[in-house]
Amino acid sequence: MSDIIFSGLNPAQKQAVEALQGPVLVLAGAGSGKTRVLTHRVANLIANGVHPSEILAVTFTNKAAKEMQGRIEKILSDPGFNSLSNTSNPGSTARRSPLVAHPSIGTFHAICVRILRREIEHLGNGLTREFVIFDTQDTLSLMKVIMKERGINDKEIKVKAVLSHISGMKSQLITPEEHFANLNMNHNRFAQAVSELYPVYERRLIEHNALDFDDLLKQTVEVFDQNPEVLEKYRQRWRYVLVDEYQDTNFVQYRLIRQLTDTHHNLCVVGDDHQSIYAFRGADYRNILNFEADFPDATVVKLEQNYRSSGNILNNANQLIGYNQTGRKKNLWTESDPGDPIQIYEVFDEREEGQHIATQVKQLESDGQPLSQMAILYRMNAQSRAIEEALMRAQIPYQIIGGTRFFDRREIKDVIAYLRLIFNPRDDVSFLRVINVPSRKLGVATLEIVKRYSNEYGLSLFQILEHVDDIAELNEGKKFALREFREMIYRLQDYAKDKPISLLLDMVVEETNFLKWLDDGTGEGEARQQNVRELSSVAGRYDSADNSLAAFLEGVALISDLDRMNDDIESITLMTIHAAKGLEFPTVFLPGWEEGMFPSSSSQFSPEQLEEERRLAYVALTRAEEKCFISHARQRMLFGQRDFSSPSKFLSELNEDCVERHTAASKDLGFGSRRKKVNFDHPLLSRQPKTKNEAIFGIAENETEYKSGDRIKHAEWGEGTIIQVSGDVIEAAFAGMGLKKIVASVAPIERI
DNA sequence: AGTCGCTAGTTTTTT
DNA sequence: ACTAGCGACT
Repeated sequence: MSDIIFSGLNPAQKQAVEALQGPVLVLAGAGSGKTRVLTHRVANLIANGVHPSEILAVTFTNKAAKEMQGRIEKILSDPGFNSLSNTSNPGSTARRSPLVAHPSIGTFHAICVRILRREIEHLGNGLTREFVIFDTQDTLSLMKVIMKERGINDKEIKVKAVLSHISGMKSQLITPEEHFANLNMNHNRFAQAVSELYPVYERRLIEHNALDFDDLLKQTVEVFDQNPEVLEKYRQRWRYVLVDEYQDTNFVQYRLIRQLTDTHHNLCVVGDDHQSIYAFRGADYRNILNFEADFPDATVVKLEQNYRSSGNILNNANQLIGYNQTGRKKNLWTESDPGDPIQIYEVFDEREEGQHIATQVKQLESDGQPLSQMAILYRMNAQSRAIEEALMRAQIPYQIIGGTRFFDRREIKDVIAYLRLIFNPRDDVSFLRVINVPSRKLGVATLEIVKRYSNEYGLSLFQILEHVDDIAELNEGKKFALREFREMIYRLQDYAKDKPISLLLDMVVEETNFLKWLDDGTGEGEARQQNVRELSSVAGRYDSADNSLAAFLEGVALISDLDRMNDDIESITLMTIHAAKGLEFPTVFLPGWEEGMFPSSSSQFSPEQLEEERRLAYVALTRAEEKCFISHARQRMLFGQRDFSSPSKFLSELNEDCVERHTAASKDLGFGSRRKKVNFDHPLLSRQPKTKNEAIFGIAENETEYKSGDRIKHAEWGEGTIIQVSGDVIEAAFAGMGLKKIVASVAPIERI
């Protein structure tokens, strides 16, 4: 009768889905059907009479939350499931579709926001339910201001370092007082500064009615600690709790889960200590290793059958992770065929590596594999450049995840800052961001005066504008500009009361003349305008929400780049291995397996960090379903330095029977063999070699064989004539397109 | 107020 | 090598 819930599950998965009561630990190896277990378990809970609203499922990313939501809805809306839940739950009527009542599914942060919007005023510290969320940039500018006020030199004491230290403490629930008490005689200037800044920073956040990301979790735990009756309410509401990627939890997240489940113990955590790759941001995989100690009566289920990768790929991954001392031994196995061995290529340098990948991609594509089934996963974003150039040259469409995020772009943050100020006039950080954007001729001098009054009267900067006429130091021009700004914000606030967010956003853009301000005649300005328009369409998705302004701001604060990944476009995906966790691709390319690169040089002296790198390599390998190409270069340009590199130690930890090694390096490192012809007649090239390697190997960057008068063909613009060449930059005239500047080494051009 | 040039900092990143 | 961010200059 319970076909829909149990069909297609293996015995271990079935056990995890069936054990509904009490603590359950699911150790889920890579590709072992973890999400399947989670979703079917939720369905089984509901089938057994648990009301959807009594279930809480917590994830780390929006993407994971969304996926789980979608899959649960799919099961629950299945006709087979509905008849099932009606028979086993006689109280429900046929009309009560499970879609009406949702389980609570969300990221730690999103769940905490939801709790805090109702409960934060219990803290009685001045924070109201209209609080705003400060992202990394906001906290950065707040901390800069604080340090400046206190005369702490941000050259000597790095703002970012201070914040990351504070963040670490907050996620360990260490208060400023505790940190201060821990300062010992050996304290250095940095620790000293942190102990001075931490309490001020905390106070300032409250004054701004703002919470940073750590606060979302920390303040929730605090509300629960201080108000047992509030905690009790949530314990009774969420009688069943599930946590995904449990190995990635940090201390405050662990505390929160314990708080929520300590009376009923109906907690199911799913994770894989071998895939713990976020120690650097506070994740502690010991949380998953300690689960049985925390809950001695826990049911432990190991999911060891892998449904994702071919035998050879899995063998390599298993053998590699076996080199780690810590972690539970697991034995991932598969019924799949061995498939292709992992292909390991030695190449000359990063340029040739890119070329090599591009060639393989082309080959696979012509063999009929869509680009969307391939991914290139690297250790760090800086590696993408050489690969991008090669892909561009080969005219292979690609999509990059990571780098500068859409919502971190300046123009996007500016527009959002307006919305935040409209929503919360106490938000000084947003005020300062927009007060002179677009320019209102309000400079530092004017703002200093406003700030002084703000400090003196304990009012926010915007509130001071209400009394702008009483400020004697301001001349009529400045008063006028400030009044205009104030009235505009008032108008927009009025507008926000009954208009959906997308209209409000359009109004902001119009009132501020924002698009005009962005138009600087360059392509970059155009791109910025386009970004603002895209934001408007993103906003449209929140229009139907209850309080669409609040919903939008919250969504924007908690959104990430991964959420914008587009599966529809036929293109190959480039991203870091970290970003690829949880994803899978039929074909995976893994460039840069060299000592110092992967494993990263920072793990050189730390066995713990080396193990984390190895787990990362494990994650990388287990993303691949059928084909896996690893490459390592003999020399690589990194941080402006060309260095020799040796193959990653991870390459020697693979299973020799399941790999094939190739040397693709077209050139040897021998002197002379790589000497390239450089045209020293050209005024720009007739100069001394700049780098040692250039001198030794004759490697000249920006080397181009194009000269003015040459005819070229551009993939997009058609045929054209080169007008001018400066280094790698070519200026060419294209029929009907006019003059275009292109970068020879990168652009999709060929000589005709 | 906006542009120009110098400097520092570049693992990984969610929220 | 590259870039973002800041201080100095025009």
